[in-house]
Amino acid sequence: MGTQSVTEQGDDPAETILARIRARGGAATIYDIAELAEVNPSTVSRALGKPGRISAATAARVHAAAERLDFRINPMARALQTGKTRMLGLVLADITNPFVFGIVRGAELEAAAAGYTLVIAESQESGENEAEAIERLLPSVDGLVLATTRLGAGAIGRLAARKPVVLINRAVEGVQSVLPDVEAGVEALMSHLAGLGHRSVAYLAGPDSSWMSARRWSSILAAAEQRDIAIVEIGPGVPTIEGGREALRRVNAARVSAVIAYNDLMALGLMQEAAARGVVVPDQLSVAGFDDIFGTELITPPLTTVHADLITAGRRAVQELLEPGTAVQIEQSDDLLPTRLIVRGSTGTA
Amino acid sequence: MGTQSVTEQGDDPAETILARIRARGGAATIYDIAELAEVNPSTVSRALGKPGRISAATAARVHAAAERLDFRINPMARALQTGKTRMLGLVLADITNPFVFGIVRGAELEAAAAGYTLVIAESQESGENEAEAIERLLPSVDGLVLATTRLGAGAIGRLAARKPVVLINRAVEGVQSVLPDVEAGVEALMSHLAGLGHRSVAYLAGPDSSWMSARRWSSILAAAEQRDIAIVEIGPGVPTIEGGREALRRVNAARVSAVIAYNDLMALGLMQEAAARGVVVPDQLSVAGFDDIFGTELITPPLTTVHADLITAGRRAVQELLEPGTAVQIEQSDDLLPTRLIVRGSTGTA
DNA sequence: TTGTAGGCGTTATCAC
DNA sequence: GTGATAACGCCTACAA
Repeated sequence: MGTQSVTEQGDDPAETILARIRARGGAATIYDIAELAEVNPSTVSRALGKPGRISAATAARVHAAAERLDFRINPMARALQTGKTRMLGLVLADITNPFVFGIVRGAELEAAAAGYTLVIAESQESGENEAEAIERLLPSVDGLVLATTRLGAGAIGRLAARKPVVLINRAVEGVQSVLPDVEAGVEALMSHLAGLGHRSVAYLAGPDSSWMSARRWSSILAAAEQRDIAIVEIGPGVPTIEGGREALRRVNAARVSAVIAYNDLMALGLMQEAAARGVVVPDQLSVAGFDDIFGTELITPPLTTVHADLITAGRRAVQELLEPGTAVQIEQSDDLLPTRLIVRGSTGTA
Repeated sequence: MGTQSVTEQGDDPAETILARIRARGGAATIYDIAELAEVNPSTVSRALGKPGRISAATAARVHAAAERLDFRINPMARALQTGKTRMLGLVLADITNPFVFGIVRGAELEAAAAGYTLVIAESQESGENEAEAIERLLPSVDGLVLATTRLGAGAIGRLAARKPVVLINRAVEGVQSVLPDVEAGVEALMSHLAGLGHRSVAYLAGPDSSWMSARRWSSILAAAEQRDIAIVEIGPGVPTIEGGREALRRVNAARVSAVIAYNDLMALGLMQEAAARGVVVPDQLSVAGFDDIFGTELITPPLTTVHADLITAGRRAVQELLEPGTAVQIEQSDDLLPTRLIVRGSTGTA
């Protein structure tokens, strides 16, 4: 009878279950699937979770039922049991700095590919905000990428003891990090400048709390010594366009023929202010930066800069979080991210 | 005795519990607190969760114990029970487009202020990727902000039926959205151009799937008609610098004295290509864009554009998600985000 | 290969 | 005002 009356309502067990799911206003669970596939919930969990651990026939039934009920696993329930949230945190000092775009994209790409979700927090360049943001998302993530962190080495170390941490553009003893090959980039830049006849150069430093600014400075200092070029450090300064603009006066006062800014944003600001004050770049002053961000090709003359592959940096950081051993420990100089000099119009003969 | 021997070890109950927590390699739970404060776990939950519902003395003991054990609530456990994850999703077409910076910052700011965590996904301008990304993070979030979505109205509607959704720069019947006041911006821009004597203008369109591109075009068309200015639409084009560069030839062929690009990125590309081909902006061609992104002041001449307050857009979208009623329904023309014309050097007399 | 049972950390619903 | 107890949805020994 039942098989004959095709018009009969409510006979489809799947429909019955779906109705119940809708009624409780939620999503399908493994219990619903178990009921429809006529197996135990634990069997469903296994069929969905591990490949070969279940008979092909049962697995097929389970998958069909899951499909039918439009099942999505509840990440919270899974996380509660396993302790793994499949989420990764990315902490940035300043989201509006074009420098971070590449990092975000690379990290998101790699995270998504591995089935992880990326959560983002911004510290607005404040160490306090950063600590707060980290505390806030620490319980929800399996690991953390700190790009341009303003935290001290101690705080970073303690953090790394709690959860996997990977640093970008920062090295701390015992903590994984993704670093560009600063040496190589600086070498290329300095010989470029030397080749143009510059004998007196200034380095426009970033914030005091920036590890990378110090790193670049020490590298530049060494390269200058080696070439017998006069070098001065100016700063510290805010790592923004505004920071660059404000520094022009001191750069001029230093009477150098070329200036290397901590980052492209500062270099850009420097050039804008130079243009505003009638200082011709590169005729009267050569300017170079770091990172090769968006905008370096827009300005006139376009900016000479040391390119860093930020997308790869983001990818690597996430890879390292997911399977430790891929990235690089402090000062293990191979495996640094390649860096290359992009010569554009902002540098010229002295 | 016990009270006398101050040197006695392991007598501090807090220490004992802390040791046990460390031993199991996890974090403190409300059970640990309950034990230390000598109350029931449910009391701990209440003391921590709701304000007045507990006696002051008990609450104090609980808080002290929580502090002592460095307790952080487990968001997964809470979410499992409440169904609320306190996470919000932000889906973007292209993270590297400076257009999104403001949105991300605004959204993150507002989310953090409300104790929410922001998770980010990028679709790389592909509707398929976008759908996939949304499926991936839907179970983990309480709501979704879609900025520059490439999804169809149907898909968006179905999505909004499952979870709270707020759109930025896109309107769909029955779905909340945050929209700029396109009319006002276009009016200002067109009268600016008319005042400069332009009688023939081109609109360089964005992608076909971009709602906002169509919106801007219809607004421009109306404003041009009203002023008896000749207007042509060129496109569709890719909404990037490259897309702008590629369009120059068609813009020239149209013999217009001014071009309005769908967004600043395309305007920037147009100008770069113009410079490369010896077309002088604004003498031979006036160029204007939309959004006022990073970089518009860098290029020479700086770009005239219709500024949109993207940070506020991001904030509003999140506010609306958190407490519906704040933002604006389709075509409810008040409550649009104010927009204003920024006149710079890329527009001049015809 | 599959079922049973217990637990992950929290909140909610009852009692008292 | 506080305590006991049962979910929330999933995973995982252990047993069968």
